[in-house]
Amino acid sequence: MPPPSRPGPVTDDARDPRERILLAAGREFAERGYEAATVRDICAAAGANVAAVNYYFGDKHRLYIESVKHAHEERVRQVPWPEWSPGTPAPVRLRDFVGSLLERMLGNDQAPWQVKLMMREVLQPTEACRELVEDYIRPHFGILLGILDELAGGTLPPFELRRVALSVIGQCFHYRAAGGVVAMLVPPGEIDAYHTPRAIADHVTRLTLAALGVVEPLARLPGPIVPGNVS
Amino acid sequence: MPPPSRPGPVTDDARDPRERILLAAGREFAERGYEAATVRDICAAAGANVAAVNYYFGDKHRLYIESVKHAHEERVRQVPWPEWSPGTPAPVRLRDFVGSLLERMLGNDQAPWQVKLMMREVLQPTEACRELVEDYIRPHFGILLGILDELAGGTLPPFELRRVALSVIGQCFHYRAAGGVVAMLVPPGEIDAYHTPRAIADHVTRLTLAALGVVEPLARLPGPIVPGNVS
DNA sequence: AATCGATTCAAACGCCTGTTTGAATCCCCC
DNA sequence: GGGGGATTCAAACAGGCGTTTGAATCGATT
Repeated sequence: MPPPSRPGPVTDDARDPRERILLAAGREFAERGYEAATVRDICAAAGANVAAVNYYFGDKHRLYIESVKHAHEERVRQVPWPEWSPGTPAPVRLRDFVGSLLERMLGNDQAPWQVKLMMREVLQPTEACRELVEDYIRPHFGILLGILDELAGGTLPPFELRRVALSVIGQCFHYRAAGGVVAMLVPPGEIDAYHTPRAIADHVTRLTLAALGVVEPLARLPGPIVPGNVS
Repeated sequence: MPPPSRPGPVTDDARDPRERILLAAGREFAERGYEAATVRDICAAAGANVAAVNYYFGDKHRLYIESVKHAHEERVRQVPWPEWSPGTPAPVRLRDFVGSLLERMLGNDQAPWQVKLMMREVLQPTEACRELVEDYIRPHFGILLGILDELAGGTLPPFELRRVALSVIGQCFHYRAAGGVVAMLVPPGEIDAYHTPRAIADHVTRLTLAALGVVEPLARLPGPIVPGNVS
């Protein structure tokens, strides 16, 4: 009579009710948010009875946690991180990293619901977030730090490396989180021409490499380069 | 009997019930989101009767729209944008702009609820968002474009200027929107030392100026600067 | 003091929410 | 082929939601 806590790796068949509910819940939570999504709608979309949620997951909140985990696992499977052969130059690895990050965030054509769901967690962390950070975000943050350290020739202190890494991620993140506003700000048509995932990846990579002095600056200026601070 | 549509500029006294509700609603919507915030809680916080919302604003949704507008107007009043005397150099203006943006987003010590509310609109645009963009974001986006154009000496095409501007904003935006994750990623204590609004402003400004070739790169590298592309 | 519209209030109205129930049904195993 | 746990189901539950109501109260005007 009591629900099974976790019946191990269930059949990958989508006809498994638990899996179907998990999928429908992810979509619904991603689109509407935790509060606005209703158990009834989720179950209707999954073709299951309302009681199924409480039977398989206990309550709505635990269903949410499970669906976040499920979504992030699935998304990693969909778009795996790049792997490089030993001799790959750091600039190429940076470009691959940024491209992969953007492709995962923006999708090939439109945003997958898994990303929307994870984005909600990042923007307003709940208890599902810390796990997400430790398992998923921190390792890849470390990879980025390694690339940047090599690009800087080991001349930057760790705290500044982290700031540069956050700058790189921030530029990508912005397009996903504030994409609606970006679309309002730039002229119509420019998005498809100059703000595609590929184009943004090239831009972010080039800007970062230029800032580090690996490639020449974006602008060729008449005046001399000043060495000191601004103020 | 029917509620007054908008009784003009009401008394600035906070004892005005309409103003009190608007304030309490902003706080509640910012903290919990539209769905989770309840009319009852808002009215309790405002010291008003539940019926007051419908009396003054018609329904919950229109109260939300009004509270978003109200919040953004108040926030602009709190932290006005910098104004520069005619001769101010572009690098200084960039630093001021970024600093002002970050201060407005992150607050002096903690995030004001007005920003949280506007952030919700940006992340998941509703009808209140377009107005926000046109009245508030686009003009300042234009100012940033002007600064960057001057820094680049007019050598960058408009679409690339916009991308650089979005990179600048993205780096700042990231700290507000994903601040919770940033705090988990960097070692404890580093936030207070190297990720304060001032420190981030310096970092973003320096990185941008370096990328444009206005100041020297962040890292002094042994190897030569390659001119070409990465791929 | 009487009047009348504007405002406030307690109470109630439907409706929808997450959750529970207990019986019906399925499906595997002995 | 029947026993029995696992699963499904329709129905109902209690509680909270946004909103409405109609009377009470206020406050300025005549």
